[in-house]
Amino acid sequence: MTGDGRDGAEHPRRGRPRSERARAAVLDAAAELLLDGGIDAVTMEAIAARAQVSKATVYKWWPTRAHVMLESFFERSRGTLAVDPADSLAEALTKQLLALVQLFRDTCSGPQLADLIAAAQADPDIRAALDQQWLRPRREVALRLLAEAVARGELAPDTDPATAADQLFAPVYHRLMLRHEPLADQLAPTLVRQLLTGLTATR
Amino acid sequence: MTGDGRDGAEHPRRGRPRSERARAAVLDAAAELLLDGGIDAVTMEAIAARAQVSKATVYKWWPTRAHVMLESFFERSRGTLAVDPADSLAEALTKQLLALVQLFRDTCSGPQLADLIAAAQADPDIRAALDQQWLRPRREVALRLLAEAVARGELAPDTDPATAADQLFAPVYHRLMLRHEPLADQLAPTLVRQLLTGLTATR
Amino acid sequence: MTGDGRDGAEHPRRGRPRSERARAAVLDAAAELLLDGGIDAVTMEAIAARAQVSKATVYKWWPTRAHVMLESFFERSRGTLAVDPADSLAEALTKQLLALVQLFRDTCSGPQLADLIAAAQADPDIRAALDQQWLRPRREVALRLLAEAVARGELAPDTDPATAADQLFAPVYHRLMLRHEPLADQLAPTLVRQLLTGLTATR
Amino acid sequence: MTGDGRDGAEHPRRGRPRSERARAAVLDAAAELLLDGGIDAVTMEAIAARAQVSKATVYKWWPTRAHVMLESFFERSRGTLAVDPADSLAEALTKQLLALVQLFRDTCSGPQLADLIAAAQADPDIRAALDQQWLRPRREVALRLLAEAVARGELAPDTDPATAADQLFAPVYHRLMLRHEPLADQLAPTLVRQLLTGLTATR
DNA sequence: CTCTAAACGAGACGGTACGTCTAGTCTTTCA
DNA sequence: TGAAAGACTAGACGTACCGTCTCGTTTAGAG
Repeated sequence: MTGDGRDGAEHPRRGRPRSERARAAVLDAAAELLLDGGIDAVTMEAIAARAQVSKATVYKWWPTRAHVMLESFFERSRGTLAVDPADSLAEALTKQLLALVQLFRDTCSGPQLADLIAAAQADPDIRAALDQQWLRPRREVALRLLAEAVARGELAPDTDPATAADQLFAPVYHRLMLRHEPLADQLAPTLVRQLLTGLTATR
Repeated sequence: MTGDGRDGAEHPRRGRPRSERARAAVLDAAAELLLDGGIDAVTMEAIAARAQVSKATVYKWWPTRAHVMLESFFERSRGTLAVDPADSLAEALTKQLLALVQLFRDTCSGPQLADLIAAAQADPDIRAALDQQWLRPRREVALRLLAEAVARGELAPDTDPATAADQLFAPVYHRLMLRHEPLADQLAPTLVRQLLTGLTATR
Repeated sequence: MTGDGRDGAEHPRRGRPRSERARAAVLDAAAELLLDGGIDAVTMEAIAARAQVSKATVYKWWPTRAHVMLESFFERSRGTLAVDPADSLAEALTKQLLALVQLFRDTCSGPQLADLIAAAQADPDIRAALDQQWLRPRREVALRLLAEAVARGELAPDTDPATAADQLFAPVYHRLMLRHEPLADQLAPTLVRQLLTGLTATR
Repeated sequence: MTGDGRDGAEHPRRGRPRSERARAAVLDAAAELLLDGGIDAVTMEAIAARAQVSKATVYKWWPTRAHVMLESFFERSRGTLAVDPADSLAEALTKQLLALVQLFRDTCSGPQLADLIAAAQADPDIRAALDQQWLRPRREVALRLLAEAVARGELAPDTDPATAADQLFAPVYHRLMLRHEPLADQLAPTLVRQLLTGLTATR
């Protein structure tokens, strides 16, 4: 679906093999165009021209420009999801959030992802790809951490992990898309503290 | 900015007055097209055709299709922001959130807003209009409620109202845009309870 | 069909009127491209570029490049078919043939017509247009001259005018298309003399 | 030039021999495509697909699609040019013309040749091949017959054989290309009679 | 009632990108 | 080494929508 199709090389395959050079050039071109001129500059025409690749080749492997951007995005953000088992729940969640904040704020993955979420509004394929390949893996790490904490009695038994995960992560996406508040490092610990402790004052 | 320009009718104005029929037809056409065929169906060409209006007339009053959609959106969602002073903090927040959940889930304003946030990624005008005319008024209601609760000692003094507001509202927008979880009524009280009480188990 | 559609201006017409500049520029561009680079250089793309006209405008008025060439050809070769009634049959036929030889040999109408006849092999529209607007009017002049000569006893009563006309004119077209022999002025009187007198030696 | 290159098999040749199956399949495919869908359907792509042959193979042996059609045409129309020495001039010419009329009217060689003459307008290679391998041999038979008749005093000494040949043969090609008159058997004797006798009435 | 000004509909215009097609070339493996 | 498979560059195809423009028409208030 994302055009890589680099399946396990079952047979040596007949015919001329796919050009790795073309593939990489297209993905790079898409990322560069996005940074240079915004989403509207990322046209199939411009991608092909910048990558020195024929339009037909682009269309052969990626059905729409959004699919190019999807693969370009995943290529660049194969970030680690690893959790240090020595960390406390708060530490583990804070690390995940901080990594996300910094990825969105400091790399081209931020605008790329914002544009992909935008494109997902009109294209179910993109929504599905984002969900399966980006969102779900990250949510599942958080959901597992929260469920384990509930199981060992650290969190209240009536905790709704799905909602809790959104209360931690959605604000980061929200600020990426709307920019009503900055994406500061401090956001990560604050999100964790406020949700775990609660806002209600203790006397 | 949104093209209505129905300013205070200083003079009765010379010349033919603006056609209210045309204005309404354009806004309706935009909304209908969005529901019928998604954001990609909302082209200036299609709006003009469906509204039985000349393209020049559309361009005269709205610079881009996003501005048409903006005005169409605001026309339909002049929801109340009123807070009943008799309500507790939790009640007031829950009511606001529930209204938002139901607006997003049950009316055409949901997809409209999702598409506007998408369009905002490429158009600063739209981002600004959304911020000023939609997001900010709603945030300020919530921020005032939270600040007052801190002031009267109901909430912890180290509460960050901006982050707290995002922890309440961002999940709703997140589910609107990504659809990884449903927008259920139950979401509203859960968001409020978990944030105010905190997740940490009390022995 | 040929895109002129300059009907008798029944009503003053609504909307922006068709640009005569664009029409002329397209027809000129087509003729120039043909002379510069042959038929293969006459692409819709190149016509639009050379005429400084949008491709959509070209397609709006002419369905294929052959139709552009048709109109371009007719625009340039509204030659006279007039016959001087004082001329003898041989003189009249010779004048018509000589004009054709010189048109084919000395103007851009020669290659244009050759390409149009070529295009007619694949496109019935072009064949019909050529037949009605070019070939038939010229044939009818010759057929009338021949029929009148038969009627007044100048030509043999078993004369087949259709075949005779082809024996006069087809050689000119044949040399235009195949170039196995040159298109010399001398060809015109020779064709007339040989057909009228016959080749058979008189003792 | 036409890609057959089946030279006299001097040595047994090294390597895998050329596939006769591929050669025949390509020529057949070209002829079939022409009849099915007209000249525009005869693309290298379609020829290769229909012949179950790789595009590279087609390009290896024929430089353009016109060359494929040329060879396909010659393959099917190796008609005899033999002249019966017992025939009179008129009989010999009529037989040649009648064979041509029937070939054009009743076999697929008619449209094939029309398309080749069309293609010759844009491609000098095709023009040259047509001239040398088709047109010239046939013209030379006619020119020899005419020259011999002049030599033995049967035809007028001022006869121009080249023009006379065109007055006999060009009408047949003209009707093939333009279709303004049908290709009837009767055309052959009429052409000969009118040219040899002349149209002028004898008292 | 006429004049004037603005908004209106229709629709042609120069552009840009779309997604498809064919031409040819090139690089593999198979026979 | 030829054939087959198929990826590649190059560029024209015809379409859609963009935003602008030029018309003639309509609808008011001003004179």
